[in-house]
Amino acid sequence: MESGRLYFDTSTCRGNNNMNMLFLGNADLGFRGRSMMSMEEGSKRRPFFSSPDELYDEEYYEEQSPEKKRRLTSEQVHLLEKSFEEENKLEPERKTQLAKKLGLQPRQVAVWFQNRRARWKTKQLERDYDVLKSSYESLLSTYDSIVKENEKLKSEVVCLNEKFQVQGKDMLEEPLSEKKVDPLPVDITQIFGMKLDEHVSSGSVGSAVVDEGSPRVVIDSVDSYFPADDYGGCVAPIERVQSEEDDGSDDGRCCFDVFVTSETEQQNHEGEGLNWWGNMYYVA
DNA sequence: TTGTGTTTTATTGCCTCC
DNA sequence: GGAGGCAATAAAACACAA
Repeated sequence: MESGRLYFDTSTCRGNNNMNMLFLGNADLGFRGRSMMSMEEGSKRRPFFSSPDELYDEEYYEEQSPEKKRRLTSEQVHLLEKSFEEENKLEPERKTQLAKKLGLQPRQVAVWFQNRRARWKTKQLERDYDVLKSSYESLLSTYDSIVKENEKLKSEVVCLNEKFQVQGKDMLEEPLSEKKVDPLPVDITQIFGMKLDEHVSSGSVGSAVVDEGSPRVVIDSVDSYFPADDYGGCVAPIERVQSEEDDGSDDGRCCFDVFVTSETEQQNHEGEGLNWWGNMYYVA
């Protein structure tokens, strides 16, 4: 018995799926406009989905309304799924075997695999998206905590700077001949673009960025911030200076340089212009 | 029951490979 | 040029809330 699907000339019947699905011919993939038969012939052919038994039951075709699109049975789907798991591509021989086993047209099997691949691809994209999303969220969270830590350290520095300003003033009241004190080179708050009184309450001290003794803290967050000549060699230009606000190109890394000069250090290296200074980097 | 959203089956056109 | 894959799409079938 001949079985299959009738397809209309694709060039003339495009977009009319109902008409395309009305009849069955003997086409497989690659049918396009190549397996034509008359409507009279087609109207007597079997509908799309048939069980193996139905496949050879002529009466079936007369009782069924051929225009109905029907779903595959769960058994058919189960077998197709199993086959898809083994190999998601379908060689012609396998397709024929499967079709025979399931009582389907080889074209139906091919279409099922094609649609199944499309579904798999969609799911895979969703999975990939989820992975990327969680990775992004994790990075974002790390970045946020780094920014917060950075802000905290900055306010600590501001607080300390204020302390040292007061201390420096007291020292200036003593005869300069007895106590040699450099004035603060710069208002530290200008560096961060914030007002001092916004940060004096932070109260956290003991940052690792300062020396014990009586240090003077200078932080640079912009290029060539320090006029090195003005400070007796206490502060040297920093070659690579960077902060996360600099240019927005932090690429996940945040760093800034901290200069600490202490009287002790100055005395220890009198005339050498040596300073203790450290770099702080956070790598996400 | 019905409206609506989702899933499944199938078609079409385009592309690549041999 | 034929065969087959894929993306886009149509439409039937199904699920489900109101």
